[in-house]
Amino acid sequence: MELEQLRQLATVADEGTMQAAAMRLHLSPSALSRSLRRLEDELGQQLFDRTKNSMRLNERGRLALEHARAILAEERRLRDDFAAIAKRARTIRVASVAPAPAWRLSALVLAQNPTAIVEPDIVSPEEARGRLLNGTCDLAVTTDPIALPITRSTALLHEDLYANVPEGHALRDRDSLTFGELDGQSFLVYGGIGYWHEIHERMLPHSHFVTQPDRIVFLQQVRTSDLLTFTTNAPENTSAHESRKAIPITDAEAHATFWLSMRTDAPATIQAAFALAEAESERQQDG
Amino acid sequence: MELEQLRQLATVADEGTMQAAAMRLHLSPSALSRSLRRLEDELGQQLFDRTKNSMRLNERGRLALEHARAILAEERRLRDDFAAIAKRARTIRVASVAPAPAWRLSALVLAQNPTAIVEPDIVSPEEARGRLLNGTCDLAVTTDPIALPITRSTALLHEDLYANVPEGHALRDRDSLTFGELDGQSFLVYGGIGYWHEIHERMLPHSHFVTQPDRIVFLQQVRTSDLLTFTTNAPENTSAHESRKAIPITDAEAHATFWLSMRTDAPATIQAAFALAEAESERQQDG
DNA sequence: AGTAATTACGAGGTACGTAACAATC
DNA sequence: GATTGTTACGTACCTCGTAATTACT
Repeated sequence: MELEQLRQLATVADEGTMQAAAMRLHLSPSALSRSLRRLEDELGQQLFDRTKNSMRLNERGRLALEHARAILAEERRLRDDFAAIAKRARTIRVASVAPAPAWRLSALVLAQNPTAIVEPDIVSPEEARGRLLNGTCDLAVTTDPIALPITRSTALLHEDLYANVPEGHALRDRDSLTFGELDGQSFLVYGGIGYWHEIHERMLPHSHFVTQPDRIVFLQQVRTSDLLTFTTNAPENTSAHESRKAIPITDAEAHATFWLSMRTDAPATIQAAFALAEAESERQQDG
Repeated sequence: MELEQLRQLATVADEGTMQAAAMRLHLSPSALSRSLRRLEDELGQQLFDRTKNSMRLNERGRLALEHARAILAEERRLRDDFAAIAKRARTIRVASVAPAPAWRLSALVLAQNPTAIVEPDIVSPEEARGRLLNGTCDLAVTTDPIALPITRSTALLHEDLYANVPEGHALRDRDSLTFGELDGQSFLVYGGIGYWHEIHERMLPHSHFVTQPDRIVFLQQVRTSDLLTFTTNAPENTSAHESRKAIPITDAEAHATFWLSMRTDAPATIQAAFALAEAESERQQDG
């Protein structure tokens, strides 16, 4: 008895006719007919009532079908479990306080292994640290190294915040700005920026923020809106636009170094990803 | 994925080593090794931690094994169900008021189909009739025909009761006997005689009966005991013994005709068995 | 040395598709 | 006449066993 035969039984039961079942199974009717007959021979019982050009499940066929469905359902669970394991093995779960360093990490990993999946989650620093320690993420990105006996950290990305000023705006011809000068202005901001959101709230207490949670929609709005926005020097950040001018913000709070951290007992794939970031960081320092 | 591969997985898990498993599976180690590797390839995951000359299930292997066992258990249930169905199809359940007619029927059926199984049950006439009507038996044997629209009956066997007298017994030289003459004597009787038990009780109210429920033991006891016993002219009755003399009993109650009855809606195999008895009965009448 | 797992290679078996057939709607 | 299920036949593929290889105990 073979799983394929049970699948054929179930398919014939579903389709009602052998030709339709053969079609769905990518099989010739003759092959399907013989295969089902082999199953009947092995069980010692007819499973179908046949006329010369039709067939229908009989009592015993329905009993066999019941068992077959149970077996196939269990097989499906087995396959699903292993599909999930395979996906999990290719997935690097990243808890990051900001999106740009996750994008950077994703770029580094994908360049070396295009089948990998980087799954970022923008969270608070405490949450990032917590997830790394309790194993619900593989790598954490925070604004400070996580210095513990069971962790290692490396600098991943230096990000500088710019005010993104539209044409005709009063601040358009400035070469630099401070949060103090920007406070009170209205801003269009992308929602999933984590750490930077805290900075905005703290440094621009009198400003109003129009928040767009969808990155794609946000980028479209940047083109048409005449509100101030923010952008950064992160290479994956595409919010720059020719109609806008990016003016550096000079406050210390407008600059952040994001650190990548992993557990020293991480599996090889995670260690490899961390090593990529580490090597890149060293290359940056040398250059 | 094939059921055989899951069976191999389970066997390797049970045996611990591949060579032992291959032995049990009647397979060469090389074939088993390749087959399991194919399974691993299909699932995209190693199921075993291997060194060059050893292997052991790993975490994922144990998960797969769990599913495999569930699948194989369900397959076992499927096979068991169909084995039971196959056995049932070859089985003729007979509810008979006496053993000899069941033996006769069994002989008739087996002569024509050696794979058949006749499953006799000695019951009361009411029970035999009831079972035939409610479908818990296929054929009924009673001392009278069951004359209903949905039944047919045929004579199966005429049985005559004999007193089986040991050497040296006072009645040894008689040519015939009556129940009246036998009443008060002690008898060794076989337990599973159904109808005849009623006759004994009724016709020999003052006799004592030593009852042996096991047929084999009874036949051995007949040889050594000097108690009176009964025997009949049924051809399958082997309780005759050279040291004993079978003396016919002349009362009408010592003669019985057993009738075989079936339902007219019985399946073909049952109809065939009934027809055998019917043909035999007609042959007896002609001869 | 002995055992256990794995690869190379040739051979046998098995299930496939094509084609022809039979019978029903 | 179109559709459905079943056999006949030749072929391609696939898995097996034997034998050789490697490494561990």
